[in-house]
Amino acid sequence: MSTNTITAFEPRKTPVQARSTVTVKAISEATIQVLLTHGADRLTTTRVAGRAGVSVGTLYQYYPNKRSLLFAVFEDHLNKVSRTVELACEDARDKALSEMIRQVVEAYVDVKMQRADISVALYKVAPDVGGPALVKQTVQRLRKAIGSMLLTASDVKLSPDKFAIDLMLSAMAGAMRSALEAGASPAMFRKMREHLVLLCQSYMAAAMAKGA
Amino acid sequence: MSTNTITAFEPRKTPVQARSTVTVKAISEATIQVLLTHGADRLTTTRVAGRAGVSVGTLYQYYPNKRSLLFAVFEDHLNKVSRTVELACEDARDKALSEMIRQVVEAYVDVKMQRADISVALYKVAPDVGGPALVKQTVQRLRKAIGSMLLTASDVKLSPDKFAIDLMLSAMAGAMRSALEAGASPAMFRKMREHLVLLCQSYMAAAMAKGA
DNA sequence: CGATTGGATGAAGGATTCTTCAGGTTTGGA
DNA sequence: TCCAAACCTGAAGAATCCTTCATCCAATCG
Repeated sequence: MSTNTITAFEPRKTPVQARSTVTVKAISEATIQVLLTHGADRLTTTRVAGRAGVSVGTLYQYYPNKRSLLFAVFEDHLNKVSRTVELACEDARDKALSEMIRQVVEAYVDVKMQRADISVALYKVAPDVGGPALVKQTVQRLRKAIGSMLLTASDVKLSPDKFAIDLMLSAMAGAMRSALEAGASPAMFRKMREHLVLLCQSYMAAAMAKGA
Repeated sequence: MSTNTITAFEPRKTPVQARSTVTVKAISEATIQVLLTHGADRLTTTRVAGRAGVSVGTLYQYYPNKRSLLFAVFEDHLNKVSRTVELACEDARDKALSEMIRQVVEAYVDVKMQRADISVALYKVAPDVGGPALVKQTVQRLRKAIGSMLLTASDVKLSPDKFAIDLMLSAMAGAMRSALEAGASPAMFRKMREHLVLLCQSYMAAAMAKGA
């Protein structure tokens, strides 16, 4: 089960005093720093602890193992992405289909770009950190938000296909990943964004037409 | 450079006698076997050698390091994919745009499915094995094949946009990856295939119209 | 039939890193 | 003030693997 995959990374202890709250946050941020400056292979528990200004022992008091460090970072990142897209969905309610798609796609592209460095770093470690399980959760969340948004479309009245939404999401993610990993330039990204909107719009239109 | 990334994995010695040719092939196949049965983390050089029926020393005579084992497998896989898609492109020359896209997409989906197990296993190790570099090569190769095919389209006469082709490829790859990692059922894949054709067709049509 | 090159062996070296835990320090409430 | 709980420390244990190299076997050639 995906739940199992995830519980293995859950925190060991929850901070009680203010002191440890600070510590935990420091560790979490140190993880990102080390990930970005040293890369995934040179990410050791000792190094993270050092950067956080605590000892390894302390780290292990809150994180059960090394992978849980990355897992936490991954989780945060995906949450941020989810929240952003969900907001876009809220905002696009009752608009026309193509406008909805535009907002969602642009929101997604923009969040990923904002944290392009983290995104790229996470692509590398995802497989070792229960990435697929987390991604699955995220997709469910987004599917729900998008599906519910689509129901309010002003121009089309069709039950949106779960399958189509998933396909759109994975296609979008794939395209972004490719661009991010290639280190595309800002200009490139602007073009990407436009084209991705086009891609999703034309597909969704076609998919909904087909479903009818 | 990506070339550098790749040269670090190049073979150490090339087989001369028939004996060693057999050995190298055995090692390469053992790598796949171990990868599929034990998983990437439990893939050790000793284990691969054992499964191949040779000693570790022999393995290191032909492969400079552990990662080069996976690299070789990855390279083979991508070559197979490339060849298959290239053939589809040849076959689709002079046809209508939508038919071209159909053939390419279906060819891609089908090869990946044929080796679904290997595909999934490789997703996991790709980052540690110079995956991005290899993928970049593959994309170039496919972009060329597809671009040249599009020039012969019977219904549209437009210079195909490099950018659009890349986007289509990465979207396609993303969708496939997602489905493969989720362990989708055969029925699911048939639907995927259909929809992916639709997605690519509608996007390419839109992109080419826009370019004009 | 030597000699030379190719091929194979596998114990041992070497390097890393994760993770624990026994013991010291700080905090906050009674 | 005093104590129990919360926190922190970091040396050392323990487990893995990768990779080498000195040495021996097999094949090919003149």
